[in-house]
Amino acid sequence: MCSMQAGILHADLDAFYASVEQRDRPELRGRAMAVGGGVILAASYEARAFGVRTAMNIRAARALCPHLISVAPRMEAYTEASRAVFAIFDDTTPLVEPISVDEAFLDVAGMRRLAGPPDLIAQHLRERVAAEVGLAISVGVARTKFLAKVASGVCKPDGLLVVDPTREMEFLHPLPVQRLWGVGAKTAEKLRGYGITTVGEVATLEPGRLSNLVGKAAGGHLHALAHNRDPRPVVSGKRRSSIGSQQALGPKRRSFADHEATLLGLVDRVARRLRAGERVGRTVTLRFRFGDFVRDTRSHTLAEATASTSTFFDAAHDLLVARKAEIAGRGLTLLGFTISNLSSATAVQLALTFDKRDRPELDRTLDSVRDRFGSSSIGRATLLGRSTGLSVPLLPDPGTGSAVTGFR
DNA sequence: TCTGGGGTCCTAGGACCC
DNA sequence: TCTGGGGTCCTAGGACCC
Repeated sequence: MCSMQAGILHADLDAFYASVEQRDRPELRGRAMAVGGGVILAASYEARAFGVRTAMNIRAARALCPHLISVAPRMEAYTEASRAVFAIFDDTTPLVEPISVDEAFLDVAGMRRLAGPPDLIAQHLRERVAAEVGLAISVGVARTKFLAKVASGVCKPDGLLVVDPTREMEFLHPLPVQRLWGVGAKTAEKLRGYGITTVGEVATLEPGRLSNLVGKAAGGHLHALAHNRDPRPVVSGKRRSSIGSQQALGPKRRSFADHEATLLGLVDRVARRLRAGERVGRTVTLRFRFGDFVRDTRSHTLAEATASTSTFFDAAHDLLVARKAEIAGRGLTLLGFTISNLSSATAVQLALTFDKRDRPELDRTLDSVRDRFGSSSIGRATLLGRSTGLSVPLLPDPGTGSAVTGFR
């Protein structure tokens, strides 16, 4: 078997929230409808035909589509549907990389003997999701993650598109630049200024020139994607790296005490989710959006990771108080709280410092650590600087979770 | 299009360390 | 005492995605 095989699937549920509502409420089927209160979270394809889009305010949406039906979101129903679909993904291949609630990459290259070629696996996946969960899912199949994602986007809704590895450029190059991952409104506008509107045109640019236009990393990235160079593997078992919550406050002026109460609610929500996931975090970020809709952030990193509501609140409150006068002057229309720098709640970091001549003592110490926490506990050992010491972060048994400090 | 809520990744300067 | 190279962490901000 040659290596030029299309073995990566990108599976993406169509108009996810809206489709769940149409599934559960037959009277909504075939109708222009949307999920959301003040703002559209998801629009059915019937509504999209009128120009209704995600993030559009409901009044603007009604101006485009007067008979639009809007329904309140039911997050539990979407979470449940997502779980059911991911169970089918996991049943399809062990290599599943979630991207969001409604999409994932699946590597099925190694499943040929068991389950057949990728296009057949993709078709079975679509049939199972339709039959068992009652939702339409589009699947792109290609040799790289990037191209699989482009393919699923192009074949929506309820489509299946396999990109033949011998005809990749034929497929890719006529597409608009916005299809490239990382090209949004700003970058597309910038490129348009230089007469570049298609992926093919990006591909002909020198990498150096592209980097001058959009920045070093983005330039290299775009150049690679335009040539379908995307070596990233499908990685399962990834964990979230930040958790946050935010609240829009509307145009009404509020007292500082109101903002403090809002903050407490946000911190409590995030800290609960953190504890439920058995995780701790160190960096507290406050997100502001002022009366003029200008956004800003302030962050603070704690000395130690925690999941304590009061510790988070104290740190976040300091950041809020520091901007009290500014908030009073400009008004605040959104407050957000995010905790990042996450680690497992049971992780223990143990720093060992040894004289480089005393290797036997180091080995004895590592043995005792293995005895106490198990051989899988030592995650990584790195030489520091000019071989002056060793730093050994470890993960003990999830059961013990005890912190070991001052070990020497 | 008068503006949600959840995330990710990258850049760049400064502090600090060896 | 001065200077340089190499590295990490922190903070702020920008762009992007679903």
